[in-house]
Amino acid sequence: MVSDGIDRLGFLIHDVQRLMRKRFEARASGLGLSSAQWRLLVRVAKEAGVAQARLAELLEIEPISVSRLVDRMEEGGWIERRSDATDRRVRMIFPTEKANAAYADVKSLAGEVYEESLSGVSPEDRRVLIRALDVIVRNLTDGEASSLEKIKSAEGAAA
Amino acid sequence: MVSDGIDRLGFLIHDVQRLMRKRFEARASGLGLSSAQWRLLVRVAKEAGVAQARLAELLEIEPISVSRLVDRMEEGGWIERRSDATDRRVRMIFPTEKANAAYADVKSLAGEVYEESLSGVSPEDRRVLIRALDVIVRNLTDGEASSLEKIKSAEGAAA
DNA sequence: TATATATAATAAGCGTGCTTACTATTCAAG
DNA sequence: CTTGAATAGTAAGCACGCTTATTATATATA
Repeated sequence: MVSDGIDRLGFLIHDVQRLMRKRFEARASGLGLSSAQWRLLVRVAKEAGVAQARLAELLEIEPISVSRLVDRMEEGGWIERRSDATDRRVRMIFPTEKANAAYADVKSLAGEVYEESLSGVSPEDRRVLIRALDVIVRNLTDGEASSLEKIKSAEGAAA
Repeated sequence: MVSDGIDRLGFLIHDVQRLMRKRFEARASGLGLSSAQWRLLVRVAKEAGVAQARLAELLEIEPISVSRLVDRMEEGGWIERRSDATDRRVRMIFPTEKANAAYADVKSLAGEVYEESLSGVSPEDRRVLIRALDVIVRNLTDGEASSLEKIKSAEGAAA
């Protein structure tokens, strides 16, 4: 077990996440978009008018985190809050023109970062990597515990 | 390319890191050790008396981040700062008895989280996963740029 | 209708990372 | 010895996640 380097899994994942975020933000810094803001923007671009509570579900972060992220993105001119006429508790989130204009650029920029990251990794190994990461997300997502036994609840996961 | 799910790599890594940290911290919450503190403690346990600047190098975070992490860990009774007699700028970091006592426990706890994460992933796929993550770290670590071409500088990386 | 519960968003405050700027100390050069 | 550069650590303030608590609004029930 240990000789596989599994005992370094947490450290490795942590490092990869940090390095990829850093690289992405270095590239996107000219735009003023952080990676967290980019993740939110992807959702808003796909579903204009989405409520903050729904964004919290989609991004799997807490509503308060969405609230403050949206604050900064509104200041940055990336998104716009509008009230829902039928439920005044709700704030609907819309991308601005600026966001729509930047979308394709940032998407290809993200693709570049992925390609740089995976330089030297074969297509087969890439597939294994993605599949393994998907499994880990499923293993850790559902009902908290999960133990070491069967984890059958692999329903909606493929984005 | 896109059909491989490579375009989801950043989101996947982000999710995995977040979920693993969350799971670890839920388990270790009784001890009062966060995952960042755990990472630092591993280094200090291996090299008692290490300077903060060296820890910043090892953990690949900024010295100021080490400073405040050490603040909280000192408050928590995990480590101890001592002055270096030969260089009064340096603070040497030592694990406390409490830290030494908890070390083995938290290590096996981390192992449990890794096993839960990898449930359903074959030994071969685990090896591929670890190897791919190692490559990504190397690709993103050295001299910033790296472009899409050759990345030959794969020197010291295996911990 | 009146009250109780649930939901959407936010406020306050903390942990962990960052950048920029500062102090204290060491070391190299003159 | 004195000046100046380099190094170790910290301070202040920001981004993005969290928990806990609060406000406003909707909805269900007595």
